[in-house]
Amino acid sequence: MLLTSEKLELDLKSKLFRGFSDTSRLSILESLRIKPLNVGEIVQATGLNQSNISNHLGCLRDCGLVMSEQRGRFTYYRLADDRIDSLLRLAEELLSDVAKGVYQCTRYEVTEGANNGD
Amino acid sequence: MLLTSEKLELDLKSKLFRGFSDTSRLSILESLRIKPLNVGEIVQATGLNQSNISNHLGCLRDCGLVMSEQRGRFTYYRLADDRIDSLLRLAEELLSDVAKGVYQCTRYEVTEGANNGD
DNA sequence: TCATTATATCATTAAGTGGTGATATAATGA
DNA sequence: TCATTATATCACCACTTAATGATATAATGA
Repeated sequence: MLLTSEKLELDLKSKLFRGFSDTSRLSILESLRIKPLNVGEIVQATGLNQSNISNHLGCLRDCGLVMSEQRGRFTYYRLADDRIDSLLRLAEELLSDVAKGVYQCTRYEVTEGANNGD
Repeated sequence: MLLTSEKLELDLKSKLFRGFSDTSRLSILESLRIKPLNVGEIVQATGLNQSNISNHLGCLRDCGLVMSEQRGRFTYYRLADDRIDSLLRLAEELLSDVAKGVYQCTRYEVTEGANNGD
């Protein structure tokens, strides 16, 4: 059983991770690892459509993973904290070891064709 | 636009994070940070029901986040890698700063009553 | 073998969630 | 003001997913 404060932490943590748990949001975050981009640039970088990206950006911003800054007609987004990059990096390291296991996880199917050659 | 290999990485990464993105799975992982537990012990630690936990454990194991070991009639689960603990720790640090933002994210509502005192 | 205990699996249901198109808002310049 | 550009919001639909109860499997001991 969990204390209230622990439950609240769990909720926060799961929300945080949910920001990373979708390929679209993840590709947005990845595109922002290099440098801040405006929405149009994110569209180009990810190939997702504008409406979709705006929706995801809204979530990512609400969840504290990105910050936005208005410059004229453009809204520039950047990662809100260096530790977001660290989290992604750590995940990559971890994946390099357990990739097979995750790859074989059939419980949550990959949405798009993953070109899984086998 | 993304190369095939980058898309595959995205898929893997999002799957990995999805393991952390649900409060039930997260509470299972949390309970295993201390020491390996069998299913019954996880039931007690989390307050979730057995079937639910088994389902989540199946996913967590498939995704490489936990490993299981049979001991007699009991199946013991443990975190599959120290970096899983690191990821959780890093998330906690990050949250201590951006908690307000995540907390205010209304896009994905907290499933259970979070006893949010305010 | 049978009963019991521990865990896994399955089907169902209800709710969550992502993608999309249409539309709204907001900034800029003519 | 009007047109244009950049971004946000909204509603809808299809799909995903978590929780549950019932049941299956597997291990143990009587």
